[in-house]
Amino acid sequence: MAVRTRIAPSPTGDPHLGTAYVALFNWALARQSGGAFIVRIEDTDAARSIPEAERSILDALNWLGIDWDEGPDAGGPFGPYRQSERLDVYRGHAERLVEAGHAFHCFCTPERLERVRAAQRAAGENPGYDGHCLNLAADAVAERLRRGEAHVIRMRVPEEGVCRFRDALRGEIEIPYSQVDMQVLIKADGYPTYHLAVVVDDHLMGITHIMRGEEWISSVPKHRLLFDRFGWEMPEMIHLPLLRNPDRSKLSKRRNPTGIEYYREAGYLPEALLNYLATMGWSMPDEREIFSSAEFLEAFDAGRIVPGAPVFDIEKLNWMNGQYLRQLDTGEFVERFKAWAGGGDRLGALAPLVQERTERFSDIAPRVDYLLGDRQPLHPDDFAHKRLERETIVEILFRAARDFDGVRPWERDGLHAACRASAERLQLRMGDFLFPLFVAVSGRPVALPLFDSMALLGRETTRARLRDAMDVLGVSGKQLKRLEKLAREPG
RNA sequence: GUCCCCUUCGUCUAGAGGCCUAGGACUCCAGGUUUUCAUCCUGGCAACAGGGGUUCGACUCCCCUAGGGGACGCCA
Repeated sequence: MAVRTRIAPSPTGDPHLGTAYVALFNWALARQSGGAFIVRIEDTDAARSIPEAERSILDALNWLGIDWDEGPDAGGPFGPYRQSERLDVYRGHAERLVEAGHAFHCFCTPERLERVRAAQRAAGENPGYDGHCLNLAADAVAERLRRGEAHVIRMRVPEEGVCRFRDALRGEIEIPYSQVDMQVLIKADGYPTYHLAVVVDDHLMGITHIMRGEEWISSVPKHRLLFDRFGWEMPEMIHLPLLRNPDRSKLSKRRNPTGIEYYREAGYLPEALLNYLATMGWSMPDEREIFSSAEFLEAFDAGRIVPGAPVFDIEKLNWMNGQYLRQLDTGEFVERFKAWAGGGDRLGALAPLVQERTERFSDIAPRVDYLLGDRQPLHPDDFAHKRLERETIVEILFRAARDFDGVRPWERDGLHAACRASAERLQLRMGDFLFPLFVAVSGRPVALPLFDSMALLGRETTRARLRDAMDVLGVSGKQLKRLEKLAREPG
Protein backbone atom coordinates (compact mmCIF):
# COMPACT_ATOMS: atom_id res chain seq x y z
CA MET A 1 0.00 0.00 0.00
CA ALA A 2 1.29 3.44 -0.89
CA VAL A 3 2.45 5.59 1.97
CA ARG A 4 0.26 8.57 2.77
CA THR A 5 1.41 11.10 5.35
CA ARG A 6 0.11 14.45 6.41
CA ILE A 7 0.90 17.61 8.25
CA ALA A 8 -2.05 19.06 10.11
CA PRO A 9 -1.33 22.59 11.27
CA SER A 10 -3.90 24.65 13.08
CA PRO A 11 -4.07 28.21 11.81
CA THR A 12 -3.88 29.90 15.17
CA GLY A 13 -0.73 31.93 14.71
CA ASP A 14 2.38 32.44 12.71
CA PRO A 15 4.01 29.46 11.03
CA HIS A 16 6.10 27.68 13.61
CA LEU A 17 9.44 25.91 13.30
CA GLY A 18 7.88 22.85 14.85
CA THR A 19 5.37 22.67 12.02
CA ALA A 20 8.17 22.83 9.47
CA TYR A 21 10.09 20.17 11.36
CA VAL A 22 7.23 17.71 11.45
CA ALA A 23 6.30 18.55 7.88
CA LEU A 24 9.85 17.84 6.75
CA PHE A 25 9.85 14.29 8.07
CA ASN A 26 6.35 13.52 6.85
CA TRP A 27 7.27 14.89 3.47
CA ALA A 28 10.40 12.76 3.34
CA LEU A 29 8.60 9.60 4.39
CA ALA A 30 6.05 10.06 1.63
CA ARG A 31 8.43 11.24 -1.09
CA GLN A 32 11.07 8.59 -0.70
CA SER A 33 8.58 5.82 -1.29
CA GLY A 34 6.59 7.54 -3.99
CA GLY A 35 3.69 8.09 -1.64
CA ALA A 36 1.57 11.17 -1.06
CA PHE A 37 2.02 14.05 1.33
CA ILE A 38 -1.07 15.93 2.43
CA VAL A 39 -1.67 19.25 4.13
CA ARG A 40 -4.81 19.43 6.20
CA ILE A 41 -5.86 22.57 8.02
CA GLU A 42 -7.13 21.84 11.51
CA ASP A 43 -9.20 24.93 12.12
CA THR A 44 -11.56 23.48 14.67
CA ASP A 45 -11.01 26.16 17.27
CA ALA A 46 -13.33 28.89 16.13
CA ALA A 47 -12.11 31.27 18.81
CA ARG A 48 -8.40 30.95 18.12
CA SER A 49 -8.38 30.47 14.38
CA ILE A 50 -6.96 33.33 12.37
CA PRO A 51 -8.07 33.49 8.75
CA GLU A 52 -4.78 34.71 7.28
CA ALA A 53 -2.73 32.16 9.19
CA GLU A 54 -3.52 29.38 6.73
CA ARG A 55 -2.00 31.37 3.89
CA SER A 56 1.15 32.18 5.83
CA ILE A 57 1.63 28.57 6.89
CA LEU A 58 1.34 27.37 3.31
CA ASP A 59 3.66 30.16 2.17
CA ALA A 60 6.21 29.22 4.77
CA LEU A 61 6.22 25.55 3.73
CA ASN A 62 6.50 26.66 0.17
CA TRP A 63 9.40 28.91 0.94
CA LEU A 64 11.18 25.97 2.52
CA GLY A 65 10.69 23.97 -0.63
CA ILE A 66 8.25 21.48 0.82
CA ASP A 67 5.50 20.57 -1.62
CA TRP A 68 2.30 18.61 -1.11
CA ASP A 69 0.02 16.53 -3.27
CA GLU A 70 -3.27 17.29 -1.61
CA GLY A 71 -4.34 20.25 0.46
CA PRO A 72 -6.73 23.16 0.83
CA ASP A 73 -5.16 24.94 -2.12
CA ALA A 74 -4.17 21.91 -4.17
CA GLY A 75 -7.42 20.01 -3.78
CA GLY A 76 -7.47 16.23 -4.02
CA PRO A 77 -9.79 13.25 -3.93
CA PHE A 78 -10.38 13.34 -0.17
CA GLY A 79 -11.32 16.97 0.32
CA PRO A 80 -12.22 19.34 1.63
CA TYR A 81 -8.88 19.65 3.44
CA ARG A 82 -10.06 22.27 5.86
CA GLN A 83 -11.76 20.80 8.89
CA SER A 84 -14.16 23.69 9.30
CA GLU A 85 -15.66 22.58 5.99
CA ARG A 86 -16.22 19.02 7.18
CA LEU A 87 -18.37 19.66 10.23
CA ASP A 88 -21.16 17.37 9.10
CA VAL A 89 -18.70 14.53 8.67
CA TYR A 90 -17.62 14.74 12.30
CA ARG A 91 -21.15 15.24 13.54
CA GLY A 92 -22.29 12.11 11.72
CA HIS A 93 -19.46 10.06 13.12
CA ALA A 94 -20.04 11.32 16.63
CA GLU A 95 -23.69 10.35 16.37
CA ARG A 96 -22.71 6.90 15.24
CA LEU A 97 -20.75 6.57 18.44
CA VAL A 98 -23.64 7.81 20.54
CA GLU A 99 -25.99 5.28 18.94
CA ALA A 100 -23.54 2.49 19.59
CA GLY A 101 -23.25 3.56 23.23
CA HIS A 102 -19.62 4.65 22.90
CA ALA A 103 -20.35 8.32 23.47
CA PHE A 104 -22.97 10.38 25.29
CA HIS A 105 -24.50 13.83 25.44
CA CYS A 106 -23.23 15.99 28.27
CA PHE A 107 -24.98 19.12 29.48
CA CYS A 108 -22.49 20.18 32.12
CA THR A 109 -21.50 23.83 32.05
CA PRO A 110 -17.88 24.91 31.87
CA GLU A 111 -18.36 26.46 35.30
CA ARG A 112 -19.45 23.17 36.79
CA LEU A 113 -16.52 21.36 35.20
CA GLU A 114 -14.15 23.89 36.62
CA ARG A 115 -15.61 23.44 40.10
CA VAL A 116 -15.34 19.67 39.80
CA ARG A 117 -11.73 19.82 38.71
CA ALA A 118 -10.81 22.28 41.42
CA ALA A 119 -12.34 19.98 44.02
CA GLN A 120 -10.56 16.97 42.59
CA ARG A 121 -7.27 18.78 42.65
CA ALA A 122 -7.86 19.90 46.21
CA ALA A 123 -8.55 16.30 47.18
CA GLY A 124 -5.33 15.21 45.50
CA GLU A 125 -7.11 13.34 42.72
CA ASN A 126 -6.53 13.46 39.00
CA PRO A 127 -8.74 16.09 37.43
CA GLY A 128 -11.24 14.64 34.98
CA TYR A 129 -14.86 14.40 34.04
CA ASP A 130 -16.88 12.99 36.92
CA GLY A 131 -19.45 11.14 34.85
CA HIS A 132 -22.29 13.46 35.79
CA CYS A 133 -24.16 12.99 32.49
CA LEU A 134 -22.96 9.47 31.82
CA ASN A 135 -26.21 7.70 32.59
CA LEU A 136 -28.96 10.17 31.80
CA ALA A 137 -32.19 8.54 30.67
CA ALA A 138 -32.59 8.51 26.91
CA ASP A 139 -35.93 10.34 26.91
CA ALA A 140 -34.59 12.99 29.27
CA VAL A 141 -31.69 13.58 26.92
CA ALA A 142 -34.00 13.74 23.92
CA GLU A 143 -36.17 16.28 25.71
CA ARG A 144 -33.23 18.51 26.64
CA LEU A 145 -31.89 18.34 23.11
CA ARG A 146 -35.30 19.28 21.75
CA ARG A 147 -35.30 22.33 24.01
CA GLY A 148 -31.99 23.28 22.49
CA GLU A 149 -29.99 23.03 25.69
CA ALA A 150 -26.27 23.60 25.25
CA HIS A 151 -24.39 20.33 25.18
CA VAL A 152 -21.31 18.50 24.06
CA ILE A 153 -20.71 14.89 23.05
CA ARG A 154 -18.21 12.98 25.13
CA MET A 155 -16.66 9.63 24.56
CA ARG A 156 -16.94 6.77 26.99
CA VAL A 157 -13.67 5.39 28.28
CA PRO A 158 -13.10 2.06 30.00
CA GLU A 159 -12.70 2.50 33.73
CA GLU A 160 -10.04 -0.17 34.02
CA GLY A 161 -7.33 -1.79 32.03
CA VAL A 162 -4.54 -0.39 29.95
CA CYS A 163 -4.22 0.77 26.39
CA ARG A 164 -1.34 -0.82 24.51
CA PHE A 165 0.03 0.52 21.30
CA ARG A 166 3.22 0.64 19.34
CA ASP A 167 5.27 3.68 18.54
CA ALA A 168 7.73 3.04 15.74
CA LEU A 169 10.52 4.81 17.62
CA ARG A 170 9.82 3.67 21.15
CA GLY A 171 8.25 0.26 20.86
CA GLU A 172 5.32 -0.81 23.01
CA ILE A 173 3.74 1.82 25.20
CA GLU A 174 1.13 1.15 27.86
CA ILE A 175 -1.12 3.80 29.33
CA PRO A 176 -3.72 2.94 31.95
CA TYR A 177 -7.27 3.99 31.11
CA SER A 178 -7.50 5.52 34.57
CA GLN A 179 -5.38 8.31 33.05
CA VAL A 180 -7.71 8.87 30.13
CA ASP A 181 -10.48 11.42 30.50
CA MET A 182 -13.91 11.19 28.89
CA GLN A 183 -12.86 13.45 26.10
CA VAL A 184 -15.26 15.91 24.49
CA LEU A 185 -15.67 14.97 20.83
CA ILE A 186 -18.13 17.60 19.67
CA LYS A 187 -18.05 20.99 21.36
CA ALA A 188 -21.06 23.11 22.22
CA ASP A 189 -20.53 25.18 19.08
CA GLY A 190 -20.83 22.07 16.93
CA TYR A 191 -17.16 21.92 16.02
CA PRO A 192 -15.27 18.70 16.67
CA THR A 193 -12.32 18.60 19.00
CA TYR A 194 -8.91 17.69 17.63
CA HIS A 195 -9.24 14.13 18.88
CA LEU A 196 -12.35 13.29 16.91
CA ALA A 197 -11.41 15.21 13.79
CA VAL A 198 -7.91 13.83 13.55
CA VAL A 199 -9.05 10.22 13.79
CA VAL A 200 -11.92 10.61 11.36
CA ASP A 201 -9.84 12.48 8.81
CA ASP A 202 -6.76 10.33 9.09
CA HIS A 203 -8.93 7.35 8.29
CA LEU A 204 -11.04 8.98 5.60
CA MET A 205 -7.98 10.43 3.94
CA GLY A 206 -6.19 7.10 3.92
CA ILE A 207 -3.29 8.18 6.08
CA THR A 208 -0.93 5.25 6.62
CA HIS A 209 1.63 6.83 8.95
CA ILE A 210 0.90 9.38 11.63
CA MET A 211 4.07 11.29 12.31
CA ARG A 212 3.60 14.05 14.81
CA GLY A 213 5.11 15.61 17.91
CA GLU A 214 5.82 13.65 21.03
CA GLU A 215 3.35 15.75 22.98
CA TRP A 216 0.59 13.59 21.50
CA ILE A 217 1.70 10.30 22.99
CA SER A 218 -0.55 10.65 25.99
CA SER A 219 -3.54 11.19 23.70
CA VAL A 220 -3.06 7.99 21.75
CA PRO A 221 -5.42 5.96 23.96
CA LYS A 222 -8.26 8.28 23.03
CA HIS A 223 -7.44 7.91 19.38
CA ARG A 224 -6.95 4.19 19.68
CA LEU A 225 -10.37 3.86 21.26
CA LEU A 226 -11.95 5.83 18.44
CA PHE A 227 -10.26 3.84 15.70
CA ASP A 228 -11.36 0.62 17.36
CA ARG A 229 -14.92 1.71 17.88
CA PHE A 230 -15.28 2.85 14.32
CA GLY A 231 -13.82 -0.47 13.29
CA TRP A 232 -10.85 1.11 11.56
CA GLU A 233 -7.25 0.12 11.52
CA MET A 234 -4.99 2.55 13.31
CA PRO A 235 -2.16 3.93 11.16
CA GLU A 236 1.42 3.41 12.21
CA MET A 237 2.40 5.85 14.94
CA ILE A 238 5.68 7.73 14.88
CA HIS A 239 6.06 10.35 17.57
CA LEU A 240 8.84 12.75 16.77
CA PRO A 241 11.01 14.26 19.50
CA LEU A 242 10.10 17.80 20.49
CA LEU A 243 12.38 20.65 19.52
CA ARG A 244 13.61 22.42 22.63
CA ASN A 245 14.78 25.77 23.87
CA PRO A 246 18.34 25.97 25.24
CA ASP A 247 16.82 25.61 28.72
CA ARG A 248 15.33 22.29 27.50
CA SER A 249 11.72 23.29 27.71
CA LYS A 250 9.51 22.77 24.66
CA LEU A 251 10.51 25.24 21.97
CA SER A 252 8.46 28.38 22.54
CA LYS A 253 8.40 31.93 21.37
CA ARG A 254 8.87 33.23 24.89
CA ARG A 255 12.49 32.07 24.79
CA ASN A 256 13.42 31.72 21.13
CA PRO A 257 12.47 32.94 17.73
CA THR A 258 10.14 30.12 16.72
CA GLY A 259 8.47 31.74 13.76
CA ILE A 260 9.65 30.66 10.34
CA GLU A 261 9.14 34.27 9.28
CA TYR A 262 11.85 35.33 11.66
CA TYR A 263 14.41 33.16 9.94
CA ARG A 264 13.27 34.32 6.57
CA GLU A 265 13.49 37.97 7.60
CA ALA A 266 16.85 37.47 9.25
CA GLY A 267 18.30 36.22 6.00
CA TYR A 268 18.58 32.49 6.40
CA LEU A 269 18.42 30.47 3.24
CA PRO A 270 15.49 28.08 3.20
CA GLU A 271 17.70 25.21 2.12
CA ALA A 272 20.01 25.84 5.08
CA LEU A 273 17.16 25.97 7.56
CA LEU A 274 15.69 22.80 6.13
CA ASN A 275 19.08 21.09 6.23
CA TYR A 276 19.56 22.11 9.83
CA LEU A 277 16.10 20.89 10.81
CA ALA A 278 16.88 17.56 9.18
CA THR A 279 19.83 17.10 11.53
CA MET A 280 17.61 17.50 14.57
CA GLY A 281 17.10 13.93 15.72
CA TRP A 282 18.24 12.50 12.44
CA SER A 283 21.57 11.89 10.77
CA MET A 284 22.90 10.76 7.42
CA PRO A 285 24.24 7.20 7.49
CA ASP A 286 27.65 8.58 6.46
CA GLU A 287 27.45 11.40 9.04
CA ARG A 288 27.53 14.08 6.39
CA GLU A 289 25.93 17.20 7.83
CA ILE A 290 25.54 19.37 4.78
CA PHE A 291 23.11 17.87 2.30
CA SER A 292 20.44 19.00 -0.11
CA SER A 293 16.79 18.18 0.32
CA ALA A 294 17.05 15.84 -2.68
CA GLU A 295 19.82 13.95 -0.90
CA PHE A 296 17.76 13.96 2.27
CA LEU A 297 14.72 12.55 0.50
CA GLU A 298 16.91 9.90 -1.02
CA ALA A 299 18.58 8.84 2.22
CA PHE A 300 15.78 9.35 4.72
CA ASP A 301 15.05 6.41 6.95
CA ALA A 302 12.63 6.82 9.83
CA GLY A 303 14.56 4.16 11.70
CA ARG A 304 17.45 6.60 12.08
CA ILE A 305 15.39 9.09 14.05
CA VAL A 306 16.62 9.27 17.64
CA PRO A 307 13.93 9.64 20.30
CA GLY A 308 15.75 12.16 22.51
CA ALA A 309 14.53 15.74 22.13
CA PRO A 310 17.14 18.05 20.56
CA VAL A 311 17.94 21.62 21.51
CA PHE A 312 17.55 24.03 18.62
CA ASP A 313 20.97 25.67 18.46
CA ILE A 314 21.02 28.92 16.51
CA GLU A 315 24.83 29.02 16.60
CA LYS A 316 25.06 25.88 14.56
CA LEU A 317 22.31 27.03 12.22
CA ASN A 318 24.34 30.20 11.67
CA TRP A 319 27.39 28.19 10.79
CA MET A 320 25.43 26.04 8.41
CA ASN A 321 23.77 29.00 6.77
CA GLY A 322 27.23 30.50 6.27
CA GLN A 323 28.34 27.33 4.56
CA TYR A 324 25.43 27.60 2.14
CA LEU A 325 25.93 31.30 1.54
CA ARG A 326 29.64 30.97 0.79
CA GLN A 327 29.17 28.06 -1.54
CA LEU A 328 26.93 30.18 -3.80
CA ASP A 329 28.67 31.63 -6.83
CA THR A 330 28.91 35.38 -6.59
CA GLY A 331 26.24 36.13 -9.15
CA GLU A 332 23.74 33.98 -7.35
CA PHE A 333 24.81 35.41 -4.02
CA VAL A 334 23.95 38.89 -5.27
CA GLU A 335 20.62 37.75 -6.68
CA ARG A 336 19.65 36.07 -3.45
CA PHE A 337 20.69 39.06 -1.43
CA LYS A 338 18.65 41.37 -3.62
CA ALA A 339 15.65 39.11 -3.34
CA TRP A 340 16.00 39.15 0.42
CA ALA A 341 16.58 42.90 0.78
CA GLY A 342 13.68 43.70 -1.50
CA GLY A 343 11.44 41.06 0.08
CA GLY A 344 7.96 42.36 0.86
CA ASP A 345 8.98 45.57 -0.91
CA ARG A 346 11.16 46.45 2.02
CA LEU A 347 13.08 49.07 0.07
CA GLY A 348 9.95 50.65 -1.36
CA ALA A 349 8.33 50.99 2.03
CA LEU A 350 11.51 52.43 3.43
CA ALA A 351 12.07 55.07 0.79
CA PRO A 352 9.57 57.75 1.82
CA LEU A 353 10.63 57.52 5.46
CA VAL A 354 14.25 57.93 4.59
CA GLN A 355 13.85 60.53 1.87
CA GLU A 356 12.55 63.22 4.22
CA ARG A 357 15.50 62.75 6.52
CA THR A 358 18.22 62.62 3.93
CA GLU A 359 20.60 65.36 2.85
CA ARG A 360 23.14 63.13 1.16
CA PHE A 361 22.94 59.51 0.01
CA SER A 362 25.69 58.72 2.43
CA ASP A 363 23.28 59.53 5.27
CA ILE A 364 21.11 56.61 4.36
CA ALA A 365 23.02 53.57 5.45
CA PRO A 366 23.59 54.58 9.09
CA ARG A 367 19.93 55.52 9.36
CA VAL A 368 18.44 52.29 8.09
CA ASP A 369 21.00 49.79 9.32
CA TYR A 370 18.68 48.33 11.95
CA LEU A 371 15.96 47.79 9.38
CA LEU A 372 18.15 45.93 6.94
CA GLY A 373 20.21 43.92 9.36
CA ASP A 374 20.75 43.25 13.03
CA ARG A 375 20.67 46.30 15.22
CA GLN A 376 23.58 47.27 17.46
CA PRO A 377 24.10 44.99 20.44
CA LEU A 378 22.38 46.56 23.43
CA HIS A 379 23.78 47.55 26.79
CA PRO A 380 21.70 48.18 29.92
CA ASP A 381 22.87 51.81 29.95
CA ASP A 382 21.19 52.36 26.61
CA PHE A 383 17.90 52.33 28.50
CA ALA A 384 18.84 55.07 30.96
CA HIS A 385 15.96 57.54 31.08
CA LYS A 386 15.21 60.50 33.30
CA ARG A 387 11.66 59.53 34.16
CA LEU A 388 11.61 55.75 33.77
CA GLU A 389 12.99 53.21 36.18
CA ARG A 390 14.38 49.91 35.10
CA GLU A 391 11.35 48.07 36.48
CA THR A 392 9.02 50.18 34.43
CA ILE A 393 11.08 49.74 31.32
CA VAL A 394 10.99 45.99 31.64
CA GLU A 395 7.26 46.12 32.17
CA ILE A 396 6.83 48.23 29.06
CA LEU A 397 8.85 45.79 27.00
CA PHE A 398 6.99 42.83 28.39
CA ARG A 399 3.58 44.36 27.84
CA ALA A 400 4.43 45.44 24.34
CA ALA A 401 5.68 41.97 23.43
CA ARG A 402 2.50 40.48 24.76
CA ASP A 403 0.11 43.01 23.24
CA PHE A 404 1.77 42.85 19.83
CA ASP A 405 0.83 39.18 19.59
CA GLY A 406 -2.75 40.30 19.21
CA VAL A 407 -2.10 42.99 16.62
CA ARG A 408 -3.54 41.73 13.34
CA PRO A 409 -2.83 42.54 10.68
CA TRP A 410 0.70 43.58 11.55
CA GLU A 411 0.44 47.22 10.52
CA ARG A 412 1.41 50.63 11.76
CA ASP A 413 -2.01 51.74 12.94
CA GLY A 414 -2.69 48.63 14.95
CA LEU A 415 0.70 48.90 16.62
CA HIS A 416 0.05 52.51 17.41
CA ALA A 417 -3.33 51.68 18.95
CA ALA A 418 -1.85 48.87 21.04
CA CYS A 419 0.87 51.14 22.39
CA ARG A 420 -1.51 53.96 23.13
CA ALA A 421 -3.76 51.63 25.09
CA SER A 422 -0.85 50.20 27.06
CA ALA A 423 0.61 53.62 27.80
CA GLU A 424 -2.74 54.74 29.16
CA ARG A 425 -3.08 51.70 31.32
CA LEU A 426 0.35 52.26 32.77
CA GLN A 427 -0.40 55.97 33.07
CA LEU A 428 2.65 56.93 31.09
CA ARG A 429 3.15 59.59 28.49
CA MET A 430 3.22 58.13 25.05
CA GLY A 431 6.73 59.46 24.47
CA ASP A 432 8.03 57.83 27.62
CA PHE A 433 6.30 54.56 26.89
CA LEU A 434 7.79 54.45 23.43
CA PHE A 435 11.35 55.17 24.50
CA PRO A 436 12.32 51.64 25.52
CA LEU A 437 10.71 50.32 22.38
CA PHE A 438 12.82 52.62 20.22
CA VAL A 439 15.93 51.39 21.93
CA ALA A 440 14.93 47.75 21.78
CA VAL A 441 13.94 47.85 18.14
CA SER A 442 16.55 50.17 16.67
CA GLY A 443 19.36 50.07 19.18
CA ARG A 444 19.17 53.86 19.45
CA PRO A 445 17.06 56.35 21.41
CA VAL A 446 15.88 57.95 18.20
CA ALA A 447 15.30 56.28 14.89
CA LEU A 448 12.98 56.27 11.94
CA PRO A 449 9.32 56.29 12.97
CA LEU A 450 8.83 53.43 15.38
CA PHE A 451 5.56 51.99 14.13
CA ASP A 452 6.72 52.01 10.55
CA SER A 453 9.96 50.41 11.62
CA MET A 454 8.22 47.63 13.48
CA ALA A 455 5.76 47.11 10.65
CA LEU A 456 8.66 46.74 8.29
CA LEU A 457 10.63 44.39 10.49
CA GLY A 458 7.69 42.09 10.98
CA ARG A 459 6.16 40.50 14.01
CA GLU A 460 8.81 37.87 14.60
CA THR A 461 11.84 40.10 14.35
CA THR A 462 10.22 42.74 16.52
CA ARG A 463 9.41 40.15 19.14
CA ALA A 464 12.95 38.80 19.02
CA ARG A 465 14.39 42.27 19.62
CA LEU A 466 12.06 43.02 22.51
CA ARG A 467 12.97 39.72 24.08
CA ASP A 468 16.65 40.37 23.58
CA ALA A 469 16.25 43.75 25.23
CA MET A 470 14.68 42.11 28.26
CA ASP A 471 17.59 39.69 28.39
CA VAL A 472 20.04 42.57 28.25
CA LEU A 473 18.25 44.26 31.12
CA GLY A 474 18.45 41.02 33.05
CA VAL A 475 14.92 40.31 34.12
CA SER A 476 14.95 38.45 37.42
CA GLY A 477 13.04 35.23 37.86
CA LYS A 478 10.83 36.89 40.41
CA GLN A 479 9.98 39.77 38.16
CA LEU A 480 9.35 37.47 35.23
CA LYS A 481 6.94 35.46 37.32
CA ARG A 482 5.12 38.60 38.34
CA LEU A 483 4.93 39.77 34.74
CA GLU A 484 3.70 36.44 33.51
CA LYS A 485 0.99 36.45 36.10
CA LEU A 486 0.05 39.90 34.94
CA ALA A 487 0.08 38.66 31.37
CA ARG A 488 -2.58 36.12 32.10
CA GLU A 489 -4.96 38.77 33.31
CA PRO A 490 -6.81 40.61 30.58
CA GLY A 491 -5.71 44.16 30.02
C1' G B 1 0.47 15.16 42.28
C1' U B 2 -0.72 11.13 38.53
C1' C B 3 0.63 8.90 33.94
C1' C B 4 3.91 8.65 29.79
C1' C B 5 8.49 9.60 27.15
C1' C B 6 13.71 10.57 27.19
C1' U B 7 19.17 10.30 29.03
C1' U B 8 26.88 9.64 24.73
C1' C B 9 31.36 16.01 25.10
C1' G B 10 28.14 22.88 26.83
C1' U B 11 25.04 21.84 21.98
C1' C B 12 23.72 18.49 17.43
C1' U B 13 25.12 13.58 16.82
C1' A B 14 28.01 8.38 15.27
C1' G B 15 27.66 3.94 17.91
C1' A B 16 22.55 -1.73 16.62
C1' G B 17 27.68 -6.82 22.69
C1' G B 18 34.00 -7.18 21.26
C1' C B 19 35.94 -2.61 15.40
C1' C B 20 35.75 2.41 21.55
C1' U B 21 42.43 4.46 23.71
C1' A B 22 34.19 6.33 22.44
C1' G B 23 34.36 9.10 16.16
C1' G B 24 32.42 13.63 13.54
C1' A B 25 30.16 18.68 13.66
C1' C B 26 29.00 23.52 16.22
C1' U B 27 30.92 26.58 20.15
C1' C B 28 35.45 27.76 22.78
C1' C B 29 40.98 27.88 23.06
C1' A B 30 45.96 27.71 20.59
C1' G B 31 48.75 27.95 16.13
C1' G B 32 49.13 28.72 10.61
C1' U B 33 47.56 31.16 5.76
C1' U B 34 45.66 36.20 5.00
C1' U B 35 47.87 44.04 4.93
C1' U B 36 43.02 43.89 9.06
C1' C B 37 38.69 41.01 9.65
C1' A B 38 36.14 36.89 7.90
C1' U B 39 36.98 32.45 5.24
C1' C B 40 40.24 28.34 5.08
C1' C B 41 43.88 24.80 7.36
C1' U B 42 46.20 22.33 11.74
C1' G B 43 45.93 21.11 16.76
C1' G B 44 43.54 21.16 21.63
C1' C B 45 39.72 21.08 25.75
C1' A B 46 35.39 18.20 26.41
C1' A B 47 30.81 12.82 27.14
C1' C B 48 28.75 6.94 27.64
C1' A B 49 23.79 10.25 34.53
C1' G B 50 24.51 6.73 39.02
C1' G B 51 23.93 1.77 40.96
C1' G B 52 22.84 -3.22 40.33
C1' G B 53 22.39 -7.40 37.16
C1' U B 54 22.88 -10.66 32.20
C1' U B 55 27.46 -12.04 29.54
C1' C B 56 33.92 -14.58 28.55
C1' G B 57 32.97 -9.32 27.26
C1' A B 58 28.82 -3.88 27.86
C1' C B 59 27.95 2.97 25.49
C1' U B 60 25.13 -0.95 23.44
C1' C B 61 20.42 -5.95 26.73
C1' C B 62 17.34 -6.02 31.70
C1' C B 63 16.06 -3.71 36.56
C1' C B 64 16.26 0.28 40.12
C1' U B 65 17.46 5.34 41.32
C1' A B 66 18.32 10.25 39.77
C1' G B 67 17.71 14.13 36.33
C1' G B 68 15.14 16.34 32.18
C1' G B 69 10.76 16.76 29.25
C1' G B 70 5.62 16.07 27.92
C1' A B 71 0.36 15.26 28.92
C1' C B 72 -3.53 15.84 32.35
C1' G B 73 -9.00 21.90 28.52
C1' C B 74 -15.79 22.43 25.12
C1' C B 75 -6.57 24.39 22.67
C1' A B 76 -4.25 22.01 19.07
